[in-house]
Amino acid sequence: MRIATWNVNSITSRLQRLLAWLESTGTDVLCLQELKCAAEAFPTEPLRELGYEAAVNAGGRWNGVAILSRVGLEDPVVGLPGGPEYEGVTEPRAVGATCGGVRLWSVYVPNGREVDHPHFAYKLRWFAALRELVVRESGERPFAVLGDYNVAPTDEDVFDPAAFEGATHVTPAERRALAELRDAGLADVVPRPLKYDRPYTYWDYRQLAFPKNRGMRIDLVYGNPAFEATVRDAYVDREERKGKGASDHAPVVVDLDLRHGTA
DNA sequence: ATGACTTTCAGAGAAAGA
Repeated sequence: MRIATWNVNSITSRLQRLLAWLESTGTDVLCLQELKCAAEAFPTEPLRELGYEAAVNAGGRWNGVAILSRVGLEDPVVGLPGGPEYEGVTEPRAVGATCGGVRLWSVYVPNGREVDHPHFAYKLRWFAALRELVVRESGERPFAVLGDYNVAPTDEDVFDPAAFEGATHVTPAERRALAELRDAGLADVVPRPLKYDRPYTYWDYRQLAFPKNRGMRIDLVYGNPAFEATVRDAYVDREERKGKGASDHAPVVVDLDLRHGTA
């Protein structure tokens, strides 16, 4: 079974690329982030024509997540249980479902903006609620949280640590939040980069960041031991970052062999 | 060969992204 996570930066702008990518890669389950569409604008029909069901958490101009599946989609949960509000609003940043026997969550962790901004404290509260979810839901069956974590786990995961001094995405507090997910039993499934030495997943649109490979690894796959045991390969599909009309994030693809896992 | 921000809502340009 092939699963993936991709921040598409607007599903309506990316729809033709998305449909083509699903067909060319044969992906069975795709976790999406940054839909940037109203719930009623989600492209349910074209996806259904390709054979995908969808669990969607969308709410307008910003954020928005979904799980697409052509191997079944059961027990959907819309929203992060116990998740915090920002300025009185519960934003659409999480959706869960069981697909092909694997319990999955698609998450879009708050950006944080600046370390002294209220959005940063919100980001840490959001991670705390995510950890609680992991403690409750991760058991014996394969379980994974995929998405845009907006944190680079180590200095190796950014093109130049000096460029991020004082910035979000690299602070000890954010990295501690990832460590707490690992303490809760999840492991970072690090993908192959396909080119260059590091598996970046995001490159800024500006200043030739992609051709210069000035990237970050912030789209992550965190899985429990039963999930890890099924992983046969993982890579960043950087080809999808190329050309006109690309998202600023590339998909992270994970191939699972559910017959040979320990689950 | 990859390409110089992009997207949304709104109807200009701010906000958000990271």
